[in-house]
Amino acid sequence: MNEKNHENCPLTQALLVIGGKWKPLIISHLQKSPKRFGQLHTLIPKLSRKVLTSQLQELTRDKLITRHSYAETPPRVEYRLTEKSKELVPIFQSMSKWGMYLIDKKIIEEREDN
Amino acid sequence: MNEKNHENCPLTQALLVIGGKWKPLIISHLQKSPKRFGQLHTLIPKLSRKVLTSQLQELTRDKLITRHSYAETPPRVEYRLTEKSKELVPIFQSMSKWGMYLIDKKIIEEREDN
DNA sequence: CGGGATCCTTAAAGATACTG
DNA sequence: CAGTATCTTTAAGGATCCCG
Repeated sequence: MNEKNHENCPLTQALLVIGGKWKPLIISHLQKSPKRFGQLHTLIPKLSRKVLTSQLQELTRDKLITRHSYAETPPRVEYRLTEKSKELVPIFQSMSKWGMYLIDKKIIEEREDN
Repeated sequence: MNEKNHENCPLTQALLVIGGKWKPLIISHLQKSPKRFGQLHTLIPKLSRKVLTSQLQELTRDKLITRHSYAETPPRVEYRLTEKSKELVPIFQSMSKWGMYLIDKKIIEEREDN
């Protein structure tokens, strides 16, 4: 890590972009194929439409996903990963694998996240 | 009980534990050697003492760090990683490496973090 | 030195209604 | 369908003082 200037710490920078509690989940859901807004909402029901919108906008702004809007009726909007965010997929897979231990050990159990 | 199957998603579980925006940073700083409360506060000055306290308590509760208190005057308290959280270190290193591209490309630039 | 206990200020998230 | 707009509520975080 960079102990001199935390503003230049790459991990801090990365966390600014993917540190949101939903973003890794969104990215991993997009890994296999593009998804529509409603699909993502179904996949992550605890994520409200409003928050999903903001997270997608931030990810788009930061070039981690691209937004593809099709002029159909009803409208269709797809989100897909960029090359750069695809590099994150194995990282989240490792995290996911690590997370299995939490389930086994029931570390979480009753916690109210929400 | 309830069958919210996303609760069984290992990535979701992992994010519950390390998804806080400071926790990966704290864990990375502890990777080489144990650190004292004050050291961590110096290393991450933007993290207030109160929030640092809460983050350390949560990490301790979730068995990602251990707290070692020495009966000295002035008191000394050290935090160190557990075996399980040491497995996270390479993951955060990958994230850190990935984060360098953000700095290069100046993706972040002006953003109201704080 | 390493916290805990309060109080207080905002930023984030929820609920609901509406639109191209 | 995929969002906006607006209002309300919650909770994260800061400031301050205290204590073993």
